[in-house]
Amino acid sequence: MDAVIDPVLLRESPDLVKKSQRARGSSVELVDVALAADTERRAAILEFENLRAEQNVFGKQVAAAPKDEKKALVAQAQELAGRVKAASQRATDAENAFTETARQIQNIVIDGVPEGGEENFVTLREVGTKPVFDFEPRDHVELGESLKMFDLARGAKVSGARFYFLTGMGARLELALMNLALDRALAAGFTPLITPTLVRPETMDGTGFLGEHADEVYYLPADDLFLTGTSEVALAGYHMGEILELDPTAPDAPGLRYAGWSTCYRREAGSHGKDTRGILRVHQFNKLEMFSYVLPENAEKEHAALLSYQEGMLTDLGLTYRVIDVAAGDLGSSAARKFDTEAWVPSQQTYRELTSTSNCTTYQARRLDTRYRTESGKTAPVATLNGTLATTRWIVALLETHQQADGTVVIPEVLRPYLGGLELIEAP
RNA sequence: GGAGACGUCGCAUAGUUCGGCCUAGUGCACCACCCUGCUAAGGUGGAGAACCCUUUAUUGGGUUCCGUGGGUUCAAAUCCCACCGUCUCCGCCA
Repeated sequence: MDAVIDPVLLRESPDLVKKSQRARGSSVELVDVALAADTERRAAILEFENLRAEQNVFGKQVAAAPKDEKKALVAQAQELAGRVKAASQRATDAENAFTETARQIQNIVIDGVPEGGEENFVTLREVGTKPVFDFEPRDHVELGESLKMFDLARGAKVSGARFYFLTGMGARLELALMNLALDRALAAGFTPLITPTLVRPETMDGTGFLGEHADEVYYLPADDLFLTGTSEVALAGYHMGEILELDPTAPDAPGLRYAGWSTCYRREAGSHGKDTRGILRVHQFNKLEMFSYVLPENAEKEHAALLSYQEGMLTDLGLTYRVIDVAAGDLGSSAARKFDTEAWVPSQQTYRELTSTSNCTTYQARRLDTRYRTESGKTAPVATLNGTLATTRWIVALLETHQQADGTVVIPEVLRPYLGGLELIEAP
């Protein structure tokens, strides 16, 4: 019913699906298993439907029959009903078996995505020059604590490891960053949404976040609700089960664009001992997320647009970064292509991820049953895309990049209007 | 937290008492055509979603869908159960 890859594509072009699975390093045999399950499912459905048609006709005869004949007819109908029930059960089972298998097949990777795993990404470009300091640069923790921008010790006291308080200029900088991002999203035609961060299991599962990353998710058993790790969950669920009004005759139409602001919660279950210092990897942070619903043929164009908004932010904030084309094996099951931007972090002498943008083509929408009407009036799944426009983590790169010998930090010009014109962060 | 009412194929409604004539009727909106020298009104027809079979086809046929999922029955929009949601009243907290 709600299989995630296109069942017609699976049936008609199994080789394409296999090629994609191979590029990801995922199971190729799964495709054949799904094909067999599909054949079985269709046979079972056909059998059931034929029997049901027979039963429907028979039922009318029973209803219309004179009283004295009714008894004999009912006896016959009982026997038929038994067979219908069994066939119905077989059809349901076959349907479920197919869905379960088909759901394991991941989205078809777009041509050009590098094959292989996490380390096989391709760097598309490096932008900006890595800052050179004529003094010993401090890391973001030293800077943040001396400038009283965050309080890690008290965060741990109150909530535990990987929690923190943003304080003073830290709190203000975060709000400024989010507002800058929001203004840019507005200018690009995104509708701002402040989303729920607690969602029902159906929503969590429907958006695919209970799959491979289930142990990353906070769960509240008393209320059977999940805390979302990104507003993407709510943004994707927003139009669940709807037929959207996207005009297929206006190919340049931008589609529906939403900018979701929310706090994000992550268990970081698999990352013990990793990035334990500072606010780089935390259980709770804020994020402004872009989310687009577009015609499938416009998806790649939209993907490029989302990336350009991200790069616009990074450039204007004076950050040095690179853009990578994430390899097939590191995509996540919904994405057909993913670009990450990574900012240069001087204290680590390495690039760290600041944004990510995924083109989920029609994969996520098929699961969420979000559709549009084609020119012929038929319904078809839309394409969905998402991308980060700002997060708390950006503060790390901002502080380290714009620090000065005296321990102060220069505020990038684009942020100043959001900070009452302030140009410099100094210790209070 | 307590009590109650409700959920019908875009919207609004009929149908649920007493299961079979529901192939879910009607109005509005929508589309095509007709008529009226514009507009409004009127007339005729069309028109929901998913899946399966068939087809060169957007062809023809079938099955399912009355919030969701189960159950009873030869037969369920209609009876039973659970869940989800909406609304009203009371209580409690902001």
